[in-house]
Order: sequence, then C-alpha cells, then structure tokens
Amino acid sequence: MSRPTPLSGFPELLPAERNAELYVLDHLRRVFELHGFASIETRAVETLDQLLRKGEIDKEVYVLRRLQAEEGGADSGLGLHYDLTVPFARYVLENSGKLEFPFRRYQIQKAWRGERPQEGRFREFTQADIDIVAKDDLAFHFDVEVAHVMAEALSGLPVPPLRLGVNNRKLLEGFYRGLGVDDPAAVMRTVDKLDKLPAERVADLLRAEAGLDVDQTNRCLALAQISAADDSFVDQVRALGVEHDLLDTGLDELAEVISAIGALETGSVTVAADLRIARGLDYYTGTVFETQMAGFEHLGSICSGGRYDALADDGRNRYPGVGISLGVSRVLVPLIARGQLTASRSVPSAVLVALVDEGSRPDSNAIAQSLRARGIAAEVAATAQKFGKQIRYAERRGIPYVWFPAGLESAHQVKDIRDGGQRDADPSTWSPPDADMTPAINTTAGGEAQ
RNA sequence: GUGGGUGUAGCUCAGCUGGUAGAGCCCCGGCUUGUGGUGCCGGUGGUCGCGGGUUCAAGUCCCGUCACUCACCCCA
Repeated sequence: MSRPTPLSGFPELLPAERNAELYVLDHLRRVFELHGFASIETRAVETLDQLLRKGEIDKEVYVLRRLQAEEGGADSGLGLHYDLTVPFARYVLENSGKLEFPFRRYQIQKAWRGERPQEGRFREFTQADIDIVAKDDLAFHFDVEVAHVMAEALSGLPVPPLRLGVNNRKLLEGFYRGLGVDDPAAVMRTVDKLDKLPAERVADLLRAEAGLDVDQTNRCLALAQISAADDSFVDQVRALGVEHDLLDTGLDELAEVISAIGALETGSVTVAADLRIARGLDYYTGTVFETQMAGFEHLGSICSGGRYDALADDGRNRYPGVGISLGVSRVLVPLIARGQLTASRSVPSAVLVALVDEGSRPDSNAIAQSLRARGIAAEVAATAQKFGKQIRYAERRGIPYVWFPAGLESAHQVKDIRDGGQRDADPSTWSPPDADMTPAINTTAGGEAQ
C-alpha cells in the first residue's frame, strides 16, 4: 500500500472542514478578547518534573528523545504538554515578576496524550482555555466571570445545545464532613461514576469502598440527584439536614455563580447547578464545571474546569486561579465526521475571475487585484478552459461568484452560480453581500445547531 | 495497557458451501461551436491491508502481522 493511511488519534481536516474550525477559533478568540483576556502561547514541551509533579504517571505523557541519542540512552527529560493549565501555571511562576495580577489570559493550542483514541478522544487535540490568576488571593467574582465568558463563547458556536453544569467542591466536602465521612475525596470519586453506573451500583461502592453506612449513602446519593437552573437547589440541600461551615460557603458560592450566569442571555447554552459533578481527584478546590453536548453525551464533558487555589506556588507566593477549557477537537471532529458541520466552501475565495485566454491573464489579474483591494478574496481561473469548465471549477470549491471580464462589446459581468443570476458589474465598486465574504458554516440535523 | 469488531475502486459496499474481481456514487470525455448543475452515451480506476501456509486453484480456508475501529480505564 503506497498511499499513506491516517494515524489514529491525530485528526486532520479537509479544507472545507478546516474552514469550519477556523470559524470556531475566530469566534472564540473574538469573545475572549472582548472580555479583555490576553493571548499567550506556551512551548509544546515541558520538563517531565513539571508535567508529573502531582505524581500522576497515568497522564500518558509523550516523552521526547533525540533520534540520534545512543541506544538505551535516557530520554531528554522533556515531554509534550497534556493540557494547557499546567504549562500556564509554570508560565505564571516563571514570569511572575513581569505579569500584572490579576492576570487574565486565553490560550488556544494543541495538547497531546498517549491514550488509546476513541471518538472525541485524541492523541493530538486542540483546547481553548481561559484562566484568571492572582497573587495570594483571587476574589470569588472571578469564578463567576470565567463561567460567564465561556458560556457566552459557547453560545455562539455552530453546535447542538450545550448544558454547562456547575458545582462546588467546598459544598461537597462540607456536606460529606457534616455527615461524618472520613475521606470526602473517595466519596467524590465514587459519586462521579454516576454517569456510567446505575445508582444502586454506586451505592454499593460507597458502602464497600468509602465505608459509608446506609444513611450516609442515601444522603450522598440524594445530594448528587439535585440539579437546578436557579438557586432553588440551596433549599433542597438544606432539606437533607446536614450542617457544616464549608457546606455553607459552598452553597453561597454556587448560588452566586448560578444566579449571575442564569440571568444572562446565553442562547443555546443552559447553565445549571448540578451537584453530581465532582471532577475526579484533580487540583480543584471550589467551583467546578462540566459541559455536555446534546446528542453527544457519550463524549463526556466537552468543556470543563474550575477553581484551583494551589496549582502555582513558588514557595514565597501562591497564585490561585480559576479557569475553564474547551475541547475544540472533541466538539468539532465528531460533528464533522458525522457530516453535521462543515463550511460552504473549501477555499477563502468569494470570486473566481474567469480567464478568456492565456494572453489576457493580466486583465483577469487586474480585476482580481481590484476586488482584493476592497477585502474581497478572489482568485483567477487556473486555465482558459471553456467557461462551463471554469464555472465548474468554482462550483467544486464552493466559490459563489464567477467574474467574466469585459470583452470588446460586452461589459464586465458577475454571476452568482447558486441561482445562475448574472449582471453587469464594475470591478472597482462591486461587492458581494457580507454573508458571502468568508466561508459560511453549514450545519445539518442531529440537534438544533445555530 | 486489557478485551471485541473490521480491512475488496477516491467514497459506500456486494462477492453464496474456494474456480483467475462487481455495483452505485465520484471523476474524465461526448451529446452541448466559450456559461456549470438535470438527462443520455462512453471511459479511467483494484498485486481484494501485508507476509506465510493448505490446495490443481484463495478476496473466500488456516496462521502470523500491521492498520483502523468499539468498549474498559481516563479525560478535553
């Protein structure tokens, strides 16, 4: 087989599909910048002790090694980053003297994980992160802000409806401690399995592995069942009759996020308190987020994050942060693969300038240049084939307009090949409608994509 | 890493208990003397993932291998 085959877990898009992705990336960038987030890019590589400093070897890090290194020689001590949060924490510490705090940044980059690929789970993928870090203390309203910005960004995406679920680990920990549980983290990890396992199984695990009694188990499950789009969840939690200071703090914080975001007009994104969310055993210390996409719940969360109070610490100063990251590849690649998302054309060109004969190429070039001067992407036909062929060239690429240069007795004409309409036009003044200036998004079926 | 599935044309697939490879779509040309899309006619294109074995004969059976894929795990 001489033709190369795809590499599993390393998705590549065709040009029209890439245009859809570019649309999404442009949108994200615009929203993030509207909210004043600065862009940074960090190197692809981190030192292994940075990547593994939480002692988690299960991150499936790709390690770098020079091809020319001696047989059996050690690796370089470097690995590709598996997310953007850890590199960001390192970047903040490294540049703490040069950054202004609170520091708000967005970062849209590739990340790599050596895990076995599956739908929506890749070895190389793009993430879009926003984070805010401060020195020593980070006010709680930033938790609200991060959720707000991401909800706004998500609401403009050409994807099925999304549900941004919010919870708070102080609430969970306080509740569990108030119940007399010794190891709240173990309970969180087990309750987190409710997505995959039936409630009875989780109950069994809570008793067997976390050592809870029947009453504790029932109340933990009852807590996890609570979900609300407004602060009515507070009363539901209170009704379970558990008391703890940390629980009070968590309830207040979560209520604040929900009431602030719930009031926003966020289109196809709904925001709700969801007390089942636990987020494994990561570095999160307060607010936590998870996002499900309608019809694609099997992908798991497509956008998650939370508050981390101790991720960056140089020994003298602490840099608490809160952030949320969107799995751009996780969302887009499955939609594209199912034909539910692509763009109207495979090229940026809005206009194909026809070529009468090879000798008149300068005339056609001049027309194209005149259009470009006004921001209209244009290309000139590759060869002076019959006009039928040139129109077909445009059609194949999704270019909406074909320009016919003026002849001895005819004026310049532009044809909209979608409806066949053709009319006289002046290269120095004609413009397509705004909607045709750049490739448009095409979405179909499988949920109400806007 | 542990299990299951699948590999035939660019794409989607057919090929019964072994008998020297097919369809639709796509693409190219013509009908159509500089204007595409519909229609009709014709055409290009495959060492049947790779290697080995059984057989007079293997896309078809056996072994191995690689790739892709699904589930577990974990997560974006």
